[in-house]
Amino acid sequence: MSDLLERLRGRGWRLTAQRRVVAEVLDGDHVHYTADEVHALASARLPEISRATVYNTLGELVSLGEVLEVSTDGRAKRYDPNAHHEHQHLVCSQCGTIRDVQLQGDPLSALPEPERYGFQVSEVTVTYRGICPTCSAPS
Amino acid sequence: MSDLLERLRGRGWRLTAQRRVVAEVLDGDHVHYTADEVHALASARLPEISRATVYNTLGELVSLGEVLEVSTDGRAKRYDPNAHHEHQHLVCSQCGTIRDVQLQGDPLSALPEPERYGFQVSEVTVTYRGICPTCSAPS
DNA sequence: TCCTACATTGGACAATGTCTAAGTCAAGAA
DNA sequence: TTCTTGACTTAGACATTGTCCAATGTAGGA
Repeated sequence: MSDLLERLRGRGWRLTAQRRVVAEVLDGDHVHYTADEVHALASARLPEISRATVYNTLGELVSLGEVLEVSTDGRAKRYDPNAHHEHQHLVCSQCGTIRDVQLQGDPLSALPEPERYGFQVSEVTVTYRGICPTCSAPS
Repeated sequence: MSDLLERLRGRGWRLTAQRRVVAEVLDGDHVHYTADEVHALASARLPEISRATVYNTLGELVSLGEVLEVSTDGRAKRYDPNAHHEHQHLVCSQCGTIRDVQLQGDPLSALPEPERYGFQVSEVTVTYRGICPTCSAPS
């Protein structure tokens, strides 16, 4: 993740304690926190950090292409640091757990020409839903 | 759409002017209104209809499986009356227009077993994004 | 026609996100 | 090192979308 910070500094990003903490919170695999969760986790390390800064920083990371915004449920957006490997998402309908998944083939090829209505299609999002092993385990 | 109302009445739905108007607003192809848009359109025919009733009615239609909830942008949910034909969505990144599209093949088959993390996968949502003919037309 | 359980209403409240004005600070300049 | 300045952060007001509740109204069966 320090790679990320160095890279952004090279792009003119001013390196502040707040941004460092937000970047640290977003480090890891299968990480998909809401802005509120990021704020809570960041506050644990830097109590004065404000909600506005978390929103600003997340927005910048998204604009810079370093973090993806994911809307799986129409509630709060989630932030996914796995921005450099093409992937889709698998969501547990019960507990909301999200896994990053790699598909076979290009989902774009499933959309026939006559179904494109003249659009220049450039992006596909696929979301799988089901019950995760923990939620389907006998209580 | 009166089919729909009759069907629901058979299921014990009380038929009120408000519900009739909401159902009428949702009649048509490629219809994907937000709750607010439904409220505005319904108000044009029945000025006293309240926001709460629109939300209630939409929620009931979704529970009854007669309308689908679509979250394409992390903003307001949209309501899709095309609930009886399997389909996915194609969204204009610029103006937000949405088309219903039919895919070739089952998108579930693109998710390999090892990528399922032990989930019982039961549902797939695919959203294509691009520029619609109107938005890509020379100004 | 009358009853009553279900539906509707308006407004308060909640969750999520955006904006602004004032204060603070990172990092280049001297 | 210290200074300077424009970018960053902050608190809190505000906006949007959605939910809840108590009071009132009404569809449809008796």
